Amino acid sequence: MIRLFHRPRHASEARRALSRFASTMRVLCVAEKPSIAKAVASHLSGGEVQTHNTPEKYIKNYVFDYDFGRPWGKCQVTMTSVLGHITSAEFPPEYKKWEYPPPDRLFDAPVNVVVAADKKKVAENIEKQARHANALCIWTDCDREGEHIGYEICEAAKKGNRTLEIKRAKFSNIERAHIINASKNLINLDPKQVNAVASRIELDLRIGYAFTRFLTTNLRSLGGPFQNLLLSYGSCQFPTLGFVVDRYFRVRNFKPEPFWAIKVMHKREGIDVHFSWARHRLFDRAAVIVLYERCLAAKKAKVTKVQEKPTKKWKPLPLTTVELQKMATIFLHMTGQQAMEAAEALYNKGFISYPRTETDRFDPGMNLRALVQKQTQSHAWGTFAQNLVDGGFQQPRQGRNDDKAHPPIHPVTFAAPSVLNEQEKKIYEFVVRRFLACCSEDAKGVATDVDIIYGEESFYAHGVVVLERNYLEVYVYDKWTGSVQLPKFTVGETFEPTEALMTEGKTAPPNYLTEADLIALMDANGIGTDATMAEHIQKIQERDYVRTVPRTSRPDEADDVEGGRGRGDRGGRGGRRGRGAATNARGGVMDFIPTQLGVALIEGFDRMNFETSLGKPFLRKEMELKMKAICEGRTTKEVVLDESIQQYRHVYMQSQQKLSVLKAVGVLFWP
DNA sequence: GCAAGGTC
Repeated sequence: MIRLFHRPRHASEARRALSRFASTMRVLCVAEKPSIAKAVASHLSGGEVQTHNTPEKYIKNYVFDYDFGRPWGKCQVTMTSVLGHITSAEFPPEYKKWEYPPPDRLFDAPVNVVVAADKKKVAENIEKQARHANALCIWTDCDREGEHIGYEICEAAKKGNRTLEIKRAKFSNIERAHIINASKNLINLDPKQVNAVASRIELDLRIGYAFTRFLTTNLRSLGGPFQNLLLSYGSCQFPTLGFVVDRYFRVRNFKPEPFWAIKVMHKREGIDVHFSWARHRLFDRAAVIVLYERCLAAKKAKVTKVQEKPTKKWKPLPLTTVELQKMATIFLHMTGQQAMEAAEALYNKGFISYPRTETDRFDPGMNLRALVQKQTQSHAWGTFAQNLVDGGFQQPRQGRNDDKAHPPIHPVTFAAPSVLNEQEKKIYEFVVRRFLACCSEDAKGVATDVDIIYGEESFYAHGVVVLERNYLEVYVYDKWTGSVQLPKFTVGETFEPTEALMTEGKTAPPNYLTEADLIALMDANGIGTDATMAEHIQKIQERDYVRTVPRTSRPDEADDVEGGRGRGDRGGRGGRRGRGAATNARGGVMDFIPTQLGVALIEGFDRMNFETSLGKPFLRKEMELKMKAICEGRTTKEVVLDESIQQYRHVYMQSQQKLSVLKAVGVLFWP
């Protein structure tokens, strides 16, 4: 057999091999993170690859030959990566002091973009490798931030070589065929997306620094507890605080209202059947008494409808970051931050896929069966996985979100429990059970509805019998409650109810926010990204704007919750009502409550600037819309920066004028 | 001492 390509064993051999391709293109490929560089290098090289260490311990350079097709043809390739952003935006040294110049000067101070201190080695590796290359191919994630990181890579590479031809690969997962296809269909970087991110970076810097200094220095003069506080403002941390404060006041200002209802019970075949009132409840006691007495006078109830029909409980959607964090805070005794740390550790050990994703649909081309197969060796869920392999496998449901950068979170290889710490074990187990649930069948049952007329009032009973648990067997976090079997009823029959009661209750306030609620609100309002939401929540605790306290039960209140939704709450995607923190068996639900300080800051801004209060989430949403407009070519970076800086400068000036209002509120809520 | 966004 003649081997056309083989790994050179000696340096001299390597040099001879190289000289044969003296006229070939040399292409430098750069990914956003080491794992992508490794995966892409492996696919493109077919395994014939030399691996070199770099001064940065996380980054390796992979050298191999590859044919990109037209126009580059066969190339010598070096594939490497960065570690996220390389550069950072900062103010010149003369703006470092807090006393002078005044904070509002930060709205028009120069902003320098420099290589971040901890990214020097990363940038140098790119620059050095670029010197030997004819072309640069960007392999960063295909999202907005990825586009900007791609631009940063270009700038670093140009320092080493001004004449590079620059291209970008467009890919949304790291399956071999998809990556090969991307390599043969290179496109250009999109300057619009780069500009959108550049605007975000500059505005967050200016606004964050200006208002942080404004708050800290001005309230310090109140003395007392404000003396040594750092009062930060950020476009994400403040709206997050705003949600907590808003819910706090909804709970505090809640006025309970009494209501009355009628409940009908009937015992048959040893089963107590509870018929609910079609009117649910009324807030008029006299009216309910009249209706109730008519029921009693009628003595007998008549069955008007009996319906049995097949029903399903749907298996969950493929796992996103937001959903992972919500589930971890509800079922795994973890904070969002802890969940992310464990998930990142699992990812870095190669056990699960990339944990920061908005995507809740698997690419149809992915070989999910092979991933299920890897779980058959588990003592806990191996049998379930084996059943899927043996024919039970079903393609997962497709959600509506696709970030075009990462697949849903899923297990990559089997991890024995002994190699994981406690937190990692819990997250790994959850990721696997969720994945197996996605690959199995919906739970199936039969639903029975019985309607009756009693007096002139309608009542109904609903029952479900679970026939096939299917995914519920492995996905222990879901329960199909209300699975009570109803006894036999026949349309037209009459019976005398065992019991008919008039009940009394009062509406209860909504609960304080749990971390899962808070994450859902941030998600729905576009506050932060999947990678940063947990950080913002941690930040407002560090700053002592909010605290968590164990939920105290409220046994005296009725079972009927009124409201329960915060400002701007439209329910996060994938969120389900009726599965809240309050109802699970975990024991200690933690509520988020603002401190006096947190309340004072939000109240202060609300009273100073009522048309554009910084505590409201819509300013962040506005920034999101403006970024989108830049991406779609409807506006430009320059216009957005100009408009936004003017707008925030106005809020700043107004805050300065009404400083006495802020201070008064500060004293009112003296921490 | 300050932001939010990547990633390790």
